[in-house]
Amino acid sequence: MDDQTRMLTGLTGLAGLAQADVGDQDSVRKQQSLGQPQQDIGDILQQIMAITDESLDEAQARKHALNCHRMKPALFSVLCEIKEKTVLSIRGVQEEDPPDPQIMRLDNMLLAEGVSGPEKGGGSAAAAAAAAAAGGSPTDSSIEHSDYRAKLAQIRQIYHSELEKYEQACSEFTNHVMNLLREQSRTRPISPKEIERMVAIIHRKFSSIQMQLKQSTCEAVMILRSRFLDARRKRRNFNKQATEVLNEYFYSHLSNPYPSEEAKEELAKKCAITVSQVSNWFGNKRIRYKKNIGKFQEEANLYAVKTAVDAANVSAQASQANSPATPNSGGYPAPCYTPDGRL
DNA sequence: CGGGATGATTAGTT
DNA sequence: AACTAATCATCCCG
Repeated sequence: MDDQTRMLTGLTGLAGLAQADVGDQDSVRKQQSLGQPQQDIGDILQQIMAITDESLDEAQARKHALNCHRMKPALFSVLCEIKEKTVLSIRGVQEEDPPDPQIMRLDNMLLAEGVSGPEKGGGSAAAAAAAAAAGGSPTDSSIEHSDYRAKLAQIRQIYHSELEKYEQACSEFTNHVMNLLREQSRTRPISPKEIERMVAIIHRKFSSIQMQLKQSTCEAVMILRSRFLDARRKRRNFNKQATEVLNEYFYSHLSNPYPSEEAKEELAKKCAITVSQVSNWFGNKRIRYKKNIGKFQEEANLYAVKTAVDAANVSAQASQANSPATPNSGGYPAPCYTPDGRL
């Protein structure tokens, strides 16, 4: 505010100077008669120095007098016109305001993440969808999920309060500048159009600040996401029954442990996991089995027995050549199956 | 707590 | 697109 008043008094002072030049016949005559450039400069300097000694009341009086001058409106409009033609025409060229693709991307992400969207529902729904996509079973994810939601809500709250602060600051500043320009338009050629443009410039500046806020919010959300929703970080072992089903399939197809797409789907359904989890499991199992067959020997025997028993139970009548464990002519060595191993 | 087990991810291959 | 091999990050048991 100090700047503003200082600026205004300074300007009105200059206005007063101008008026003094026009109105004071004595000084005009003095300048004409002396004709010395040095005298002129000295005179002007004298007047400038005098401005600082003027009281505010004097200055206001001069300002008022200037405003009431009959030539003022005409002069003002002419000056505005000239200014429009020169300075503003250059600035006017870069007036286009294309929707920044980056800010659009950020907006979309914040919306998708539930940070900038409607209050509660969107966020949790998105998070739940993400959790489900990550493959977590719906029961065990709830605890960490609530933690995640709390953190997300925190980010969201910070985001909104910051945004509000920015918006308030922006409108406050805009108002301030508009008032200032309106005030100055009494003494300087400032057209409403120029004020409008100035407002646009301010908004652009503030939106770039907003973009920074959005960017950092996005970053925070991404970190939170990777911290909480990265499936690796909340890995749960499959339950015993699921592992059993998978192992059963694996060891009964040891010669070719590559389940078809349908088989994977079937296994996934049986184990209450996703198809890609089945694929992961088989990938891991194959490589780990191959790497250290000895270590898996016991397990292999166990499941070989199990499947053998199952096969015997299921096809009791046509049992001889139909055991699934028998076709073993491929990549993986057969388990060292010992029929007498503890049953 | 340390280390093996294990589910997920990733780079590279076929 | 599916697979291998290596690796990561976590689980979990002694």
